[in-house]
Amino acid sequence: MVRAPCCEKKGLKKGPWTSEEDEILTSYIQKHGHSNWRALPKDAGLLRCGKSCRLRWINYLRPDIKRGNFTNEEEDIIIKMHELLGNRWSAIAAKLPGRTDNEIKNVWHTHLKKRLIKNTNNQPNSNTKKRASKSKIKRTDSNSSTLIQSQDPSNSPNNNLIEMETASSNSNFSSDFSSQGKNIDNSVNNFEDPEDSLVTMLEIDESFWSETITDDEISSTMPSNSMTIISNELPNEQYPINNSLENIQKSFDDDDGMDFWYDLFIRSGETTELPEF
DNA sequence: AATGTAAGCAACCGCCTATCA
DNA sequence: CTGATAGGCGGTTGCTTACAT
Repeated sequence: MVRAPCCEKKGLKKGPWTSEEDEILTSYIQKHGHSNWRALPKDAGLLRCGKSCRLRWINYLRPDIKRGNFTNEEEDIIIKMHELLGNRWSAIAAKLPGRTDNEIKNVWHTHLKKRLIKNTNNQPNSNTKKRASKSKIKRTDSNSSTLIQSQDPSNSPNNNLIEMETASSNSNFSSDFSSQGKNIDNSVNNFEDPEDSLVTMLEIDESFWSETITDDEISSTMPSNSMTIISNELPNEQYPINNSLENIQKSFDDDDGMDFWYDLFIRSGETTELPEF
């Protein structure tokens, strides 16, 4: 199948958007919506391709875009979610209202990856529990690019365990779950001192999600209080499982399943290592 | 002050998937 | 069922800015 190029028509503009273009796009979408991105630029009188318009709107012009630097809590959520989901930026962005996948991707590559690398470098043994530094990498870190190339954690499938500091137990993650109608009570999140808490994160490869796992294996892996959380707090009709371990396993292969799994660990407050199946 | 280099980020590219005729 | 199309996504690029020398 030959894909029709959308941006090769002569006269279509590329590169940075001007304030005039922004204004045209914004006012058009406010009036007519964006049901058809490809037709939108023509209708709006913009010399841009539909993709470019869509990207500009989603990443910059949307009214619910959150501006400014990422908070420590947001950065921690990104790191945790990346541990679970990998480079699924849109899925991570779904946990951070007002942030875009592009923005998160940029933050990851410019700040967080280095932060993890620095933390990892401070660990003589990657399996040994050690507190991560909270300090941000400064631009003066002239060795950072070299480190990224040689020790990129996203390319290191054998990193069994990465630990990091959480800034607060009341993360946006929890509030986002609440906003999705999943009836999460933040008080359940029984982290210790917010300034001194550790959360063990798990690197899980694709085989983990796809392999057949017995109920006993799942049980032994889950936080000890997880079934209490499941049975007492999650309305079945609002969640992809029915309090059944078998159904939990079935849900692993979709985002809700991973959401569930991640949420379980976060809210259990436990430091738990994932056994090998 | 001038120049080189690295960091940050907006935008583009191309692939994948869902949808529809 | 098949092919065309549009939207979505992750990877990458390249420009701008900040900082170091």
